[in-house]
Amino acid sequence: MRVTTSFPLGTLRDTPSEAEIISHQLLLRGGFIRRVNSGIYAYMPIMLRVIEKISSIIEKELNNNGCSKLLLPQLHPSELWKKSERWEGYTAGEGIMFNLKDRQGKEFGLAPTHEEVITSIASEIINSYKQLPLCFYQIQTKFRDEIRPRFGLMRSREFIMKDGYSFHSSKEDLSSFYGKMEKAYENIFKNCGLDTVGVDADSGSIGGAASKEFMVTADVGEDSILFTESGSYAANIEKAVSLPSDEIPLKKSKEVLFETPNQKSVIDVCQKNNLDASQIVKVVLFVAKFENKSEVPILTCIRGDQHINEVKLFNLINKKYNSNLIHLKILEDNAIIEKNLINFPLGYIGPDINDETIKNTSNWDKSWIRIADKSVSSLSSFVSGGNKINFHKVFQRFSFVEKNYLISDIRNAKKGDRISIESSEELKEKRGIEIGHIFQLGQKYSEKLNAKFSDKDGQLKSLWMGCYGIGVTRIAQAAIEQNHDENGISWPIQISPFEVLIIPTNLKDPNQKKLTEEIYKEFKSKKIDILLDDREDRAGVKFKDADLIGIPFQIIIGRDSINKEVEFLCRPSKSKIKIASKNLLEKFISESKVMYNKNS
RNA sequence: CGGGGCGUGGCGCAGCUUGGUAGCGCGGGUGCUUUGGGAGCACUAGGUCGCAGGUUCGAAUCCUGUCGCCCCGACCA
Repeated sequence: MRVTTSFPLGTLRDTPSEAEIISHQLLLRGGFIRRVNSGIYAYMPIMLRVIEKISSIIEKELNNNGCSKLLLPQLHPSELWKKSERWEGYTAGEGIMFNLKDRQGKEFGLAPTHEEVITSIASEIINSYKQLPLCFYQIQTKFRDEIRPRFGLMRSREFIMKDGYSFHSSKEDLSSFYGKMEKAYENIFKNCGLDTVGVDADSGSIGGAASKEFMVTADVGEDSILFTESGSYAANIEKAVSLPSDEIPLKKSKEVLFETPNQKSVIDVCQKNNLDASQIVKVVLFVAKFENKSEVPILTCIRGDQHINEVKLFNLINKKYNSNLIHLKILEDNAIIEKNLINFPLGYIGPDINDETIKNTSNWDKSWIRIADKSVSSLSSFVSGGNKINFHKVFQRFSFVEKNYLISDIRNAKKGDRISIESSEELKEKRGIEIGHIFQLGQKYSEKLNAKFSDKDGQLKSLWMGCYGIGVTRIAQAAIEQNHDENGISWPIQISPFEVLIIPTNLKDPNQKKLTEEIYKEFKSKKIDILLDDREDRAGVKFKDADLIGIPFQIIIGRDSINKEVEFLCRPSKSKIKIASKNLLEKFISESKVMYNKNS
């Protein structure tokens, strides 16, 4: 490809002000993407080449694992999503799905994911266990109406994703296939030249049993990962389980109310009364909204030095109820409190608050759902709210079980926690960018969409399913986050838009021009991915652009071309050698081979 | 959803407080010079200052509304 005739670069000298993180800035400055709207980007030719390289790495690995590529529609009829009971949650509830009506008034959604469509199709073509297992995948644009799109392609409203769905005749077969996919994912990310870690993850609204996320570690990552140094444990904070630190025993023996004027927070109460946060039971209130429109008040208790994990809480409540939980919101709005509750001193609530606090006129359920974190159930005495404004209370031998509390793990694990009673290993924390996620869905979707097959015993059974996603455009940006320097991007060669860039420093010199053409032709004839910067610009301009767009090898053609000599530069190591042009191709082949092998 | 900020040529910004009809750097075009790390000189094109009202003789500037975008928060009784 030639820059002047077929491959315009479109680099920017100044960083557009909208970009905050380095990978986003470099994507814009390098002319890889152009913003069309909030969270909506055009992928320019140079970006598309990166996307295509990542895609083909994925395809190769998945095809080797017996998966078949197809392409599904992006416009989904609402009925399909109503069958899986996700329509309400994805539109009115979370609102993540763009939805629209056609001229007949029929409702559609723009697909954020494809479980419904693929399951309904699979059920039509799969009749017998003899056809299983099967795995279909596609690489396609997904749509998600994110609350706050940000960081360029990291969280955009339109993005390219590889999504795959597997079908099995048994739980065991699903589980073994899932293991194979885990391995395939590790290969894919390694083949993209990325450092990733696999972590246990929450399966979220997709649902299902086991789930694992693949993370590129980076300070700008939106997820927190907790792990042990030895690698024995790694999990997303949403999912991570640990032992909280030991509490400091409370030395008070009388059950008394005491005054705590204007001390609404744990910190205030501790500071003014010489208490430790672990001696306090914090009461946090939520309102749960269900798909059947019912609203239920939730009362949760947790040790004062710990934090509620809303994902765990959400999943727990969801499991307990027949109707789907759509939304869980912290109760802090005074208008809502006044409308639904009576005599309710927010900030001074104790675990013994009774159900009479819920007004008869409220449309809420008339009793609190009480959930206590394991961290409080063992406390023999503690301080909590006195159910009276400006008062807290010392509790003695309070029984959460007797008060109808469900005791469960609803706590955020945090760094420094021990992972188990047997182990002294402590959790460390890092930020991560999620680039892949695999799930064992089980029969959740096949049951709802009536996707059955005949098993060996002649019985109709629901298909077992797995689902596997990779953020293709996100990989591209995460790769930059992991591979850049002060001059620009330094692509891993596997996903670089080109393998090598030729930079003639002065095309008016006939010697240079001739040599440039010779080398370009030679490389092209060997099917090497090569870009020729044939602009009649000054050398400095081309050097700057070359470093910015990050192609791993540069061939610099300059004054020495009279002696048939050029310079060969390696972008990541910045090493530069002078070499006779007749040896150049051989040198490139051996050096690029080293680079491919090093990265994968 | 809450809070903050910003909309002025392709990009980065100034001008707004104190109204007088738009400017700087980069980029684009042409010419000459230059030619190994974002060149110099000269000439040149390009903006109804987000949009809609209002105040005024006069609005980028003041007022009202509206739209859009960016950033932060979602740590908590």
